[in-house]
Amino acid sequence: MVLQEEIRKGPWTEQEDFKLVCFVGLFGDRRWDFIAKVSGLNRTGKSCRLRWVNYLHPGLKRGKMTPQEERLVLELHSKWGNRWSRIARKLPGRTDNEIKNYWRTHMRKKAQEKKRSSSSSPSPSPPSSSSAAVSSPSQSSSSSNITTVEALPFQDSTTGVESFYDTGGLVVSGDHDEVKGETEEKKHEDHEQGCYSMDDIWKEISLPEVNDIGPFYGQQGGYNCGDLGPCPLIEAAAPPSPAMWDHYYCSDSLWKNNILDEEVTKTFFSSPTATTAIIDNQFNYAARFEYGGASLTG
DNA sequence: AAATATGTCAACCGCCTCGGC
DNA sequence: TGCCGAGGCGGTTGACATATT
Repeated sequence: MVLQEEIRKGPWTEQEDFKLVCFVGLFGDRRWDFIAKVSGLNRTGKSCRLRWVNYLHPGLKRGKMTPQEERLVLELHSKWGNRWSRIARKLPGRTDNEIKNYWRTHMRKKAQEKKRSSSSSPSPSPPSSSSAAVSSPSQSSSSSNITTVEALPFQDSTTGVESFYDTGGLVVSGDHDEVKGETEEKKHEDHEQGCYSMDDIWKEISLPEVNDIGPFYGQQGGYNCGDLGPCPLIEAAAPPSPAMWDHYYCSDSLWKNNILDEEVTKTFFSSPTATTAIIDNQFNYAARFEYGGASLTG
Protein backbone atom coordinates (compact mmCIF):
# COMPACT_ATOMS: atom_id res chain seq x y z
CA MET A 1 0.00 0.00 0.00
CA VAL A 2 1.29 3.40 -0.96
CA LEU A 3 1.07 6.00 1.72
CA GLN A 4 -0.53 9.24 0.72
CA GLU A 5 2.26 11.78 0.72
CA GLU A 6 1.65 15.05 2.43
CA ILE A 7 0.43 17.85 0.21
CA ARG A 8 3.34 20.01 -0.80
CA LYS A 9 3.27 23.74 -0.18
CA GLY A 10 5.58 26.60 -0.79
CA PRO A 11 7.69 27.53 -3.76
CA TRP A 12 7.56 25.38 -6.86
CA THR A 13 10.63 23.66 -8.16
CA GLU A 14 11.66 23.67 -11.80
CA GLN A 15 10.76 20.02 -12.07
CA GLU A 16 7.30 20.61 -10.68
CA ASP A 17 6.80 23.43 -13.13
CA PHE A 18 7.82 21.25 -15.98
CA LYS A 19 5.54 18.48 -14.94
CA LEU A 20 2.63 20.85 -14.57
CA VAL A 21 3.20 22.39 -17.98
CA CYS A 22 3.19 18.95 -19.51
CA PHE A 23 -0.01 17.90 -17.89
CA VAL A 24 -1.77 21.14 -18.65
CA GLY A 25 -0.67 20.68 -22.22
CA LEU A 26 -2.31 17.33 -22.18
CA PHE A 27 -5.48 17.87 -20.28
CA GLY A 28 -6.06 21.54 -20.65
CA ASP A 29 -6.24 24.18 -17.99
CA ARG A 30 -9.54 23.30 -16.39
CA ARG A 31 -9.49 20.06 -14.54
CA TRP A 32 -7.09 21.09 -11.84
CA ASP A 33 -7.95 18.49 -9.28
CA PHE A 34 -7.53 15.83 -11.89
CA ILE A 35 -4.23 17.26 -13.04
CA ALA A 36 -3.03 17.51 -9.47
CA LYS A 37 -3.83 13.86 -8.95
CA VAL A 38 -2.48 12.34 -12.11
CA SER A 39 0.65 14.43 -12.22
CA GLY A 40 1.78 13.12 -8.88
CA LEU A 41 2.76 16.62 -7.88
CA ASN A 42 1.39 16.31 -4.37
CA ARG A 43 -0.12 19.72 -4.77
CA THR A 44 -3.72 20.74 -4.56
CA GLY A 45 -5.63 21.49 -7.70
CA LYS A 46 -5.87 25.05 -6.57
CA SER A 47 -2.17 25.31 -6.14
CA CYS A 48 -1.62 23.92 -9.63
CA ARG A 49 -4.09 26.33 -11.12
CA LEU A 50 -2.51 29.26 -9.37
CA ARG A 51 0.95 28.31 -10.48
CA TRP A 52 -0.21 27.96 -14.05
CA VAL A 53 -2.29 31.09 -14.17
CA ASN A 54 0.18 33.33 -12.41
CA TYR A 55 3.48 32.01 -13.55
CA LEU A 56 3.61 29.26 -16.12
CA HIS A 57 1.08 30.31 -18.68
CA PRO A 58 2.86 30.99 -21.97
CA GLY A 59 0.81 34.11 -22.58
CA LEU A 60 2.06 35.95 -19.56
CA LYS A 61 3.94 39.19 -19.84
CA ARG A 62 6.91 39.77 -17.67
CA GLY A 63 8.40 42.90 -16.33
CA LYS A 64 7.18 46.29 -15.30
CA MET A 65 3.80 47.64 -16.15
CA THR A 66 3.86 50.11 -18.99
CA PRO A 67 2.43 53.58 -18.41
CA GLN A 68 -0.51 52.59 -20.57
CA GLU A 69 -1.15 49.57 -18.43
CA GLU A 70 -0.81 51.59 -15.27
CA ARG A 71 -3.30 54.04 -16.56
CA LEU A 72 -5.71 51.32 -17.54
CA VAL A 73 -5.48 49.75 -14.12
CA LEU A 74 -6.31 53.06 -12.50
CA GLU A 75 -9.20 53.65 -14.83
CA LEU A 76 -10.63 50.22 -14.43
CA HIS A 77 -10.18 50.22 -10.69
CA SER A 78 -12.10 53.44 -10.47
CA LYS A 79 -14.81 51.72 -12.42
CA TRP A 80 -14.88 48.27 -10.89
CA GLY A 81 -13.06 48.51 -7.59
CA ASN A 82 -11.07 45.52 -6.42
CA ARG A 83 -12.34 43.24 -9.14
CA TRP A 84 -8.84 42.20 -10.00
CA SER A 85 -9.59 39.33 -12.28
CA ARG A 86 -11.97 41.45 -14.23
CA ILE A 87 -9.42 44.20 -14.56
CA ALA A 88 -6.83 41.64 -15.55
CA ARG A 89 -9.00 40.53 -18.44
CA LYS A 90 -8.47 43.94 -19.95
CA LEU A 91 -4.73 43.74 -19.66
CA PRO A 92 -3.48 40.98 -21.89
CA GLY A 93 -0.75 38.95 -20.29
CA ARG A 94 -1.24 40.39 -16.83
CA THR A 95 -2.72 38.39 -14.00
CA ASP A 96 -5.10 39.45 -11.31
CA ASN A 97 -2.39 38.74 -8.79
CA GLU A 98 0.05 40.98 -10.56
CA ILE A 99 -2.43 43.81 -10.79
CA LYS A 100 -3.44 43.35 -7.21
CA ASN A 101 0.19 43.53 -6.14
CA TYR A 102 0.80 46.54 -8.31
CA TRP A 103 -2.21 48.31 -6.90
CA ARG A 104 -1.20 47.60 -3.35
CA THR A 105 2.27 48.98 -3.89
CA HIS A 106 0.99 51.87 -5.92
CA MET A 107 -1.62 52.83 -3.37
CA ARG A 108 0.70 52.51 -0.44
CA LYS A 109 3.00 54.92 -2.17
CA LYS A 110 0.10 57.24 -2.88
CA ALA A 111 -1.10 57.16 0.68
CA GLN A 112 2.37 57.99 1.92
CA GLU A 113 2.73 60.81 -0.57
CA LYS A 114 -0.61 62.20 0.45
CA LYS A 115 0.30 62.00 4.09
CA ARG A 116 3.51 63.85 3.40
CA SER A 117 1.94 66.53 1.27
CA SER A 118 -0.92 67.11 3.66
CA SER A 119 1.42 67.45 6.59
CA SER A 120 3.61 69.93 4.72
CA SER A 121 0.86 72.04 3.19
CA PRO A 122 -2.56 72.98 4.56
CA SER A 123 -4.35 72.66 1.22
CA PRO A 124 -3.99 69.16 -0.10
CA SER A 125 -3.26 68.88 -3.75
CA PRO A 126 -3.82 65.81 -5.87
CA PRO A 127 -0.83 63.53 -5.74
CA SER A 128 1.42 63.45 -8.72
CA SER A 129 4.32 61.07 -9.30
CA SER A 130 3.58 57.84 -11.04
CA SER A 131 0.12 58.91 -12.00
CA ALA A 132 1.64 61.68 -14.06
CA ALA A 133 2.27 59.13 -16.73
CA VAL A 134 -1.22 58.02 -16.16
CA SER A 135 -2.71 61.34 -16.99
CA SER A 136 -1.50 61.71 -20.51
CA PRO A 137 -4.47 62.84 -22.55
CA SER A 138 -3.02 61.29 -25.66
CA GLN A 139 -3.66 57.84 -24.29
CA SER A 140 -6.67 56.38 -25.90
CA SER A 141 -9.21 54.87 -23.62
CA SER A 142 -10.66 51.46 -24.21
CA SER A 143 -14.03 52.99 -23.69
CA SER A 144 -15.82 55.74 -25.45
CA ASN A 145 -18.20 56.72 -22.66
CA ILE A 146 -15.84 58.93 -20.78
CA THR A 147 -16.51 61.89 -18.59
CA THR A 148 -14.08 64.08 -16.80
CA VAL A 149 -13.47 64.44 -13.12
CA GLU A 150 -10.68 65.87 -11.05
CA ALA A 151 -9.90 62.97 -8.79
CA LEU A 152 -11.55 59.88 -7.49
CA PRO A 153 -11.83 59.01 -3.85
CA PHE A 154 -11.13 55.53 -2.76
CA GLN A 155 -10.44 53.57 0.35
CA ASP A 156 -7.47 51.33 0.17
CA SER A 157 -8.72 48.05 1.49
CA THR A 158 -5.27 46.95 2.45
CA THR A 159 -4.16 50.04 4.33
CA GLY A 160 -7.61 51.30 5.21
CA VAL A 161 -6.42 54.74 4.22
CA GLU A 162 -8.92 56.90 2.48
CA SER A 163 -7.28 58.72 -0.32
CA PHE A 164 -7.76 59.76 -3.89
CA TYR A 165 -5.85 59.59 -7.05
CA ASP A 166 -5.58 61.42 -10.25
CA THR A 167 -7.10 59.41 -13.02
CA GLY A 168 -5.76 61.76 -15.56
CA GLY A 169 -9.11 63.44 -15.67
CA LEU A 170 -10.73 60.31 -16.94
CA VAL A 171 -13.35 58.12 -15.53
CA VAL A 172 -15.57 55.75 -17.33
CA SER A 173 -19.12 56.76 -16.73
CA GLY A 174 -21.96 54.47 -15.80
CA ASP A 175 -21.57 50.87 -14.88
CA HIS A 176 -20.31 51.74 -11.42
CA ASP A 177 -22.75 49.52 -9.65
CA GLU A 178 -22.32 46.66 -11.96
CA VAL A 179 -22.45 43.37 -10.18
CA LYS A 180 -20.64 40.13 -10.83
CA GLY A 181 -20.87 38.39 -14.12
CA GLU A 182 -19.74 39.62 -17.43
CA THR A 183 -22.36 39.03 -20.03
CA GLU A 184 -21.71 37.66 -23.45
CA GLU A 185 -22.80 40.95 -24.94
CA LYS A 186 -20.21 42.67 -22.84
CA LYS A 187 -17.53 40.34 -24.07
CA HIS A 188 -18.61 41.00 -27.59
CA GLU A 189 -18.47 44.67 -26.89
CA ASP A 190 -14.93 44.26 -25.67
CA HIS A 191 -13.96 42.65 -28.91
CA GLU A 192 -15.47 45.47 -30.86
CA GLN A 193 -13.48 47.91 -28.81
CA GLY A 194 -10.34 45.97 -29.49
CA CYS A 195 -10.16 44.71 -25.94
CA TYR A 196 -9.59 41.02 -25.69
CA SER A 197 -10.14 39.20 -22.50
CA MET A 198 -7.39 37.03 -21.09
CA ASP A 199 -9.57 34.08 -21.88
CA ASP A 200 -9.68 35.06 -25.52
CA ILE A 201 -5.99 35.64 -25.73
CA TRP A 202 -5.11 32.49 -23.90
CA LYS A 203 -7.47 30.52 -26.07
CA GLU A 204 -5.58 31.76 -29.09
CA ILE A 205 -2.25 31.05 -27.51
CA SER A 206 -3.21 27.54 -26.54
CA LEU A 207 -4.23 26.55 -30.03
CA PRO A 208 -1.96 23.83 -31.34
CA GLU A 209 1.04 25.40 -32.96
CA VAL A 210 2.17 22.65 -35.22
CA ASN A 211 4.97 24.65 -36.78
CA ASP A 212 6.20 25.93 -33.54
CA ILE A 213 6.44 23.68 -30.57
CA GLY A 214 4.51 20.67 -31.68
CA PRO A 215 1.97 19.03 -29.47
CA PHE A 216 3.44 20.34 -26.28
CA TYR A 217 0.65 22.79 -25.52
CA GLY A 218 -3.04 22.52 -25.82
CA GLN A 219 -3.21 19.07 -27.17
CA GLN A 220 -5.70 16.50 -26.11
CA GLY A 221 -6.26 13.17 -27.64
CA GLY A 222 -7.22 9.58 -27.28
CA TYR A 223 -3.78 8.30 -27.95
CA ASN A 224 -3.31 4.63 -28.42
CA CYS A 225 -0.61 3.26 -26.24
CA GLY A 226 0.71 0.20 -27.96
CA ASP A 227 -0.93 -3.00 -26.91
CA LEU A 228 -2.45 -1.34 -23.88
CA GLY A 229 -5.12 0.17 -26.06
CA PRO A 230 -6.56 3.64 -26.07
CA CYS A 231 -6.32 5.78 -23.01
CA PRO A 232 -9.60 5.62 -21.16
CA LEU A 233 -8.96 8.88 -19.40
CA ILE A 234 -8.40 11.10 -22.32
CA GLU A 235 -11.49 11.37 -24.39
CA ALA A 236 -10.46 11.90 -27.94
CA ALA A 237 -10.93 15.51 -28.85
CA ALA A 238 -8.82 15.71 -31.95
CA PRO A 239 -5.99 13.25 -31.65
CA PRO A 240 -3.14 13.58 -34.04
CA SER A 241 -2.86 10.95 -36.64
CA PRO A 242 -0.90 7.98 -35.31
CA ALA A 243 1.24 8.31 -38.38
CA MET A 244 2.52 11.58 -36.99
CA TRP A 245 4.21 9.75 -34.21
CA ASP A 246 7.66 8.59 -35.10
CA HIS A 247 8.02 6.59 -31.98
CA TYR A 248 6.14 5.81 -28.93
CA TYR A 249 7.29 4.38 -25.77
CA CYS A 250 5.23 2.73 -23.13
CA SER A 251 6.23 1.30 -19.82
CA ASP A 252 4.50 0.59 -16.58
CA SER A 253 7.73 0.94 -14.69
CA LEU A 254 8.33 4.55 -15.52
CA TRP A 255 5.49 6.32 -13.95
CA LYS A 256 4.28 3.66 -11.66
CA ASN A 257 2.82 5.29 -8.60
CA ASN A 258 3.41 8.58 -10.32
CA ILE A 259 7.07 8.52 -9.69
CA LEU A 260 9.11 9.89 -12.53
CA ASP A 261 12.23 8.16 -13.54
CA GLU A 262 14.65 11.03 -13.53
CA GLU A 263 16.97 9.69 -16.14
CA VAL A 264 14.30 9.03 -18.70
CA THR A 265 12.43 12.17 -17.81
CA LYS A 266 15.47 14.21 -18.53
CA THR A 267 15.93 12.64 -21.92
CA PHE A 268 12.31 12.79 -22.72
CA PHE A 269 11.64 16.31 -21.65
CA SER A 270 14.74 17.59 -23.37
CA SER A 271 12.68 17.30 -26.50
CA PRO A 272 10.38 20.29 -26.88
CA THR A 273 7.99 18.22 -28.90
CA ALA A 274 7.45 15.56 -26.32
CA THR A 275 4.18 14.93 -24.68
CA THR A 276 2.82 12.55 -22.15
CA ALA A 277 -0.30 10.60 -21.52
CA ILE A 278 -1.65 8.78 -18.57
CA ILE A 279 -3.11 5.52 -19.63
CA ASP A 280 -5.06 4.01 -16.87
CA ASN A 281 -7.54 5.26 -14.42
CA GLN A 282 -5.68 3.98 -11.43
CA PHE A 283 -3.12 6.66 -12.16
CA ASN A 284 -0.44 4.05 -11.82
CA TYR A 285 0.83 3.81 -15.33
CA ALA A 286 1.86 6.23 -17.89
CA ALA A 287 2.78 6.11 -21.45
CA ARG A 288 5.07 8.54 -23.06
CA PHE A 289 5.11 9.40 -26.64
CA GLU A 290 7.66 11.15 -28.60
CA TYR A 291 6.81 12.99 -31.66
CA GLY A 292 9.30 13.64 -34.36
CA GLY A 293 12.32 13.38 -32.13
CA ALA A 294 14.88 10.86 -31.11
CA SER A 295 13.48 7.62 -29.85
CA LEU A 296 13.51 6.78 -26.23
CA THR A 297 14.97 3.75 -24.76
CA GLY A 298 14.02 2.23 -21.51
C1' DA B 1 29.77 47.31 5.79
C1' DA B 2 25.88 46.37 8.60
C1' DA B 3 21.29 47.26 9.96
C1' DT B 4 16.92 48.65 8.83
C1' DA B 5 13.19 50.03 5.86
C1' DT B 6 10.72 49.42 1.82
C1' DG B 7 9.27 47.14 -2.42
C1' DT B 8 8.01 43.14 -5.03
C1' DC B 9 5.86 39.07 -5.93
C1' DA B 10 4.69 34.13 -5.36
C1' DA B 11 1.71 31.51 -2.85
C1' DC B 12 -1.80 30.32 0.57
C1' DC B 13 -6.39 30.86 2.76
C1' DG B 14 -11.13 31.16 3.01
C1' DC B 15 -15.27 32.42 0.91
C1' DC B 16 -18.34 32.37 -3.06
C1' DT B 17 -20.36 30.59 -7.30
C1' DC B 18 -21.73 27.24 -10.33
C1' DG B 19 -22.60 22.89 -12.30
C1' DG B 20 -23.50 18.03 -11.72
C1' DC B 21 -26.00 14.67 -9.35
C1' DT C 1 -34.32 21.22 -4.60
C1' DG C 2 -30.56 20.59 -1.81
C1' DC C 3 -25.90 18.84 -1.45
C1' DC C 4 -21.27 18.51 -2.80
C1' DG C 5 -17.06 19.31 -5.11
C1' DA C 6 -14.22 22.02 -8.22
C1' DG C 7 -12.85 26.20 -9.76
C1' DG C 8 -12.46 31.15 -9.29
C1' DC C 9 -11.72 35.25 -6.73
C1' DG C 10 -10.05 38.71 -3.41
C1' DG C 11 -7.45 39.29 0.75
C1' DT C 12 -3.38 38.37 3.07
C1' DT C 13 1.15 36.67 4.23
C1' DG C 14 5.91 35.93 4.06
C1' DA C 15 10.27 35.42 1.69
C1' DC C 16 13.45 37.60 -0.87
C1' DA C 17 15.52 41.73 -3.19
C1' DT C 18 16.75 46.35 -3.19
C1' DA C 19 17.27 50.92 -1.28
C1' DT C 20 18.37 53.83 2.43
C1' DT C 21 20.47 55.19 6.69
